[in-house]
Amino acid sequence: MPHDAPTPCTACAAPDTAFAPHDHGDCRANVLSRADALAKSSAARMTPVRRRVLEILLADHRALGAYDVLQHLAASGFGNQPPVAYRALEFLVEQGFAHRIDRLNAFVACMHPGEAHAPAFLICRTCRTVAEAPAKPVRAALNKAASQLGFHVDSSSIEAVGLCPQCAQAAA
Amino acid sequence: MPHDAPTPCTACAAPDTAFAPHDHGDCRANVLSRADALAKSSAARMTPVRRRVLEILLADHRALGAYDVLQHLAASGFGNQPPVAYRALEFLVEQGFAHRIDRLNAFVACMHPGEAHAPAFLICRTCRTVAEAPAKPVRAALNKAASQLGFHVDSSSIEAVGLCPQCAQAAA
DNA sequence: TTTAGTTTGTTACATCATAACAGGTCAACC
DNA sequence: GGTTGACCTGTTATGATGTAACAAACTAAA
Repeated sequence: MPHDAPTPCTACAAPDTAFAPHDHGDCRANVLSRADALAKSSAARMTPVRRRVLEILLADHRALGAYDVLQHLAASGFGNQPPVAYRALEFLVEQGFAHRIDRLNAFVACMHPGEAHAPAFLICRTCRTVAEAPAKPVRAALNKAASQLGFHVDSSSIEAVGLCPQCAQAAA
Repeated sequence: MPHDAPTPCTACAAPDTAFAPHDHGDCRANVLSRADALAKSSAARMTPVRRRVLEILLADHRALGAYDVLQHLAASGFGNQPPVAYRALEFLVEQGFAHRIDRLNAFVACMHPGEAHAPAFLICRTCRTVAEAPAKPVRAALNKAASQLGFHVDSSSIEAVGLCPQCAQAAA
């Protein structure tokens, strides 16, 4: 479980996260091909629009609004009405190839497709980079707090805004 | 620190949370008067619109969208354009008298005004009641996970959707 | 009582999201 | 091979959420 250990993610070219300098071309290609493989092995159909949306999200480690995605899609010759983007995004989220960031009303490519995880999101307020952080202990604490009130958690969003290492250094 | 101990909140008529049966008239009056007092002691001006919005939110332990609030406001003789509601809500959030629930694009009255806290929110998917849960250990875990990636957290949203005790029992 | 800051109301618009339907594509089955 | 049913894409139209900008009213302080 790469997300719950301090070891580098075995499947991703990046040493650990969006914040670490890395060859992003590799990173993108790697995630894309894993998503392709996963879609193939399940019944999910990775159609041209959907794949293109994933590519668009993978351009960098930032979250994009549905309308940003739509603009890129239209530029690639696909339909330019909102449902086109929303449906592709919905598919990617369902398949675990992308995540929705509630705080930003935006979407980010998942860096760990196929690894059944529910990460916390770290959103840099300066460069807007979004990273996924291991959230197992966080969720454990949340579930405990909830159960003390008799509440059963089905799903939870954990999103932090702050400064990434690069921007913190730049600010200092 | 009532939010971080299992003891009942000393300042609220409710034994512990939105989920526990309680005299909601007392609960509402109590919170409202505490907010009044806090506003008086700071420079914050609890104007009629703002106070009315807080009353509207305190109607029950549910989150209301800005446009829902606006409808109630208009019915009370205040302006019925969106900025009226949004500005009052912004004020209440700034003062710590209300919280925004990102997941719902909605607002809920704070049950613990003046108690400097950053709770986790527990949202019942059936009755839509929202409760505040102590989040100190949750935030500690989140900050730890973030700092392992070199990320500094400024603020975070922790929101869980699930079943409250009453609805869980009703479902069984 | 002037004055400067704040608050409210309004218009107009920006942004985010979905319902509903028509037409196209794909795969499975006879 | 053609038919069928499921799914996917594109479109129109509309709904839901949120904000910029300015004018008028109010408040507090000099």
